[in-house]
Amino acid sequence: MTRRTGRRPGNPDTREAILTAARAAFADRGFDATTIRSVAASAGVDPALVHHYFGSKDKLFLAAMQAPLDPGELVPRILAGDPEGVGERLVRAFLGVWDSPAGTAGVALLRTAVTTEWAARLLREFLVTQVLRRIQEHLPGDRRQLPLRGSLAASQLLGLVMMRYVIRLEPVASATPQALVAAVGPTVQRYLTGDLAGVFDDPAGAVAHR
Amino acid sequence: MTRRTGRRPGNPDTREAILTAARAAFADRGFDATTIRSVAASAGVDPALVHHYFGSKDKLFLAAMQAPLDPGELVPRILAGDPEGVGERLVRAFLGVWDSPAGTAGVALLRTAVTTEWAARLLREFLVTQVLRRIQEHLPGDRRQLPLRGSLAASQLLGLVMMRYVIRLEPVASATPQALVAAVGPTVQRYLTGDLAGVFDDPAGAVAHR
DNA sequence: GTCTATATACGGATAGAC
DNA sequence: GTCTATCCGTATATAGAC
Repeated sequence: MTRRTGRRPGNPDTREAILTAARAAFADRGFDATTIRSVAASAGVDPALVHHYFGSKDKLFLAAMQAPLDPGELVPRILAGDPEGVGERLVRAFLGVWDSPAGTAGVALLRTAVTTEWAARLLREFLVTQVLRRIQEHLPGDRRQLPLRGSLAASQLLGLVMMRYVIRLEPVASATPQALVAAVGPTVQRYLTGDLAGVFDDPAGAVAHR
Repeated sequence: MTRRTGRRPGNPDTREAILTAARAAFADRGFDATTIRSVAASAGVDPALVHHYFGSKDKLFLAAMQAPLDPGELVPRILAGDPEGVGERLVRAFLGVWDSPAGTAGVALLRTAVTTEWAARLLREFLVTQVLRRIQEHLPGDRRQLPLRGSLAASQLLGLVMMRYVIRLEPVASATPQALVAAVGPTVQRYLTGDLAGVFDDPAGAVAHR
């Protein structure tokens, strides 16, 4: 934003246009099926310009993910306050996020992570360090249970995203946020703070071994 | 299996070897990233043979999905009996299926459906006509609620599969089936037969419009 | 800073020999 | 039935002119 000395990194508008087009394309078709040519065409620039700005397709992808994917203090704000309302607040905020530019980046990362290992690692690390860890810090209860509780909640939320934004199966794909909050909120609430009878009292330790 | 008159369709063993290799490859990397050359190499045959047997890459994919993906009367058997145990029985059977050849085909279809529209349609139709519809026929309660109830249950199960077999996020990825049944069973139970307060009593109809 | 031309590589599909 | 050789399209990436 602020002017700096040294070499101009090219027209900022052009750069931003490319990033937006790339984000949309990656979200739509995933990494592999997205061609730099199509991104360039969609942004109204020459394909060579994309290389000029970002160097490679991988770097373009990472740049497109960078800005929007930053939960920052959103998660803590959701978790603070009445512990009994965490589930519904989380689902509501979650649905809101997925309808923003961050959601576009999220779909892109998800679509890519399913087929590409380095993207899967990126998604895992994002979930663990940016989301689950923050949740863990703000929840009461046995510390040792939190990883499983967190990933159970994540599994439900991930399934919701898959149904609504990726596979698009009705009627979940078109349900109102209120209906989904009422339906899924209690599930997330139970996973995070509720009574999970029979899950943790396994003889050899339910979490280990498969 | 049984001998038939007419043209021999080639060595059955070779054909089956190709299908198995293809299923594994598609499950591992999805449709696009899987090359016919690699499938052939993995099956120990010439790439041209694959074309000879299956005609095209698409037809190879469909052939690899055909056999294993057939819920048949598995679903009805799960749903029959005590309605209060449906959730746990469903999750238990579900986890069992995903560790079989059918599971390999399932992962392949899922990985592909995320990026390729015709595969997404295939997955949707499979879920609706082969799974959800059968569930609908064997459940009590308001008929009009069943589509949403079914797709909510599907969202949780899909999320579980994503976590365990695709993204592989711990500790869900390595949790024991028992622990997952205890954790997720009640969720599915509630979606299918439980009290979903606030979900269906929406003024304009919670299912429509978004 | 922007675009043309091209190097390089890969994968699906086919023709045809054996 | 099986394999060799190859056509053809497409995509990333780079070199270099303007």
